[in-house]
Amino acid sequence: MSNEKATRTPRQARSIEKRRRLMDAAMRLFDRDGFEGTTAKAVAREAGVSIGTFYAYFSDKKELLMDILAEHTGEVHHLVFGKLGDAVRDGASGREIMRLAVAAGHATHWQPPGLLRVLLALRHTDDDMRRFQEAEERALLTRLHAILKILAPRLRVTDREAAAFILATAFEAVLHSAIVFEQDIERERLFDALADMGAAYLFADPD
Amino acid sequence: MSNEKATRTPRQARSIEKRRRLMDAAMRLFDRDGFEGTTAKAVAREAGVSIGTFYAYFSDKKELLMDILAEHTGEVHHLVFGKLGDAVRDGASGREIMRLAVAAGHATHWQPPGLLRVLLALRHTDDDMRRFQEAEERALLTRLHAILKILAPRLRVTDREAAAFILATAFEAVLHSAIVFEQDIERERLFDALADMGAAYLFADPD
DNA sequence: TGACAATACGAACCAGAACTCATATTCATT
DNA sequence: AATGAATATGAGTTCTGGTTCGTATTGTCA
Repeated sequence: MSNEKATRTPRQARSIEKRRRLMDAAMRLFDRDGFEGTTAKAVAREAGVSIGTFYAYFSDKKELLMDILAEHTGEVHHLVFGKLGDAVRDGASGREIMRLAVAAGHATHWQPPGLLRVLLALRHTDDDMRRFQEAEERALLTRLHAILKILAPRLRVTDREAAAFILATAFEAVLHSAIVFEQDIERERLFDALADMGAAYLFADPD
Repeated sequence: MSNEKATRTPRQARSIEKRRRLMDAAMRLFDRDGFEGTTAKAVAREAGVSIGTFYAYFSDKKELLMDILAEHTGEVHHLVFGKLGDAVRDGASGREIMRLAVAAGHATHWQPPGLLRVLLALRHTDDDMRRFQEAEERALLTRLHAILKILAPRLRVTDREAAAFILATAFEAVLHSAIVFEQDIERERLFDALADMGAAYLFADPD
């Protein structure tokens, strides 16, 4: 009765590299076949381990995905807002700031398009995933709002809170569809237009 | 051998009201439980018919959904662009035009949020659905582009094609998230800001 | 009303994926 | 080398939902 707790953690990194192998395999398959289209067995096979081992490390497919997600979260926002904050303090023009925002946003978004698609789909079908993404979104909005506050004297918008939301949503949507869907228009033109939109909307004098 | 084709159409409106019942039932359930969460059996039960009858009218769940979609498509764009075209010809201000666009876009978007969610999710997971929605999107862009062409002298943007895309994507994204996600900001404020964004971006002199 | 076709029914079947667990293997230790 | 614990295995079980098809019911027409 001394350590009855030992068995309460069935999944846990026994072997750190096996865990990695499973996560890498899952990323490849989720990217290629989607979430529903990927079975636990397939992930195990791709990783070169048995299905039993899969369940030793993850309680199910979704936990695996959430763990993958968690890995890539956080670093992203820090990077974007770090650069953005610097530019703002350096007195960059509105247009420069917006171009930076677009570039940063694009750079930090998921490269594997299929994986991004999985995330976008799951946010509408899975409650945990929705909560997770909403929390991320909220964090992003808070930081964006803070930046707008600093910029306040130079802005033409008055409702900064709404502006932050609109801008974040619009940027995200355009970046996503540039990654996920076939587009008639080349990325560069799209990104130029996006930056232009942000600048014209936010700033009294964009240049 | 005269009409060997007779049996090649297993599903077809034998009884028009039974078809309706099935579609209405499906809309309710898709809205409440999502697409994956709704079984063919449940739809049949909700409609008060047997599972066998279900398969007499629809070859599967997805065809049922596509039929529901097809019903609601088309009318929508006509409505929006009809009003918008009128306003443009009447020489309305940029801000007025944008407010109209927001209102029309909101009014014509799916009311049942769950159903909208189903559509948004499926566009990332189902190829047929993606193609369908892309075609719709393309049609919308063409019409929007035509309007921008008429407005050309009053615009500040130069790349009208990119502007149409950005605008459509941004409007859609904001409207969707207003419908589908819980929002900290009230709809009216959001819509005001959205119209303001469009006006400031597009027009040399919004008022 | 009898006979035939059209329509509706739902139990039974099938497929495929999640998850378990008794057995096998590996590894550290003495 | 022997022992025991940690780790890995994968055939087998369970569950769930899609789909079929033989039977029952209804409707029509002569």
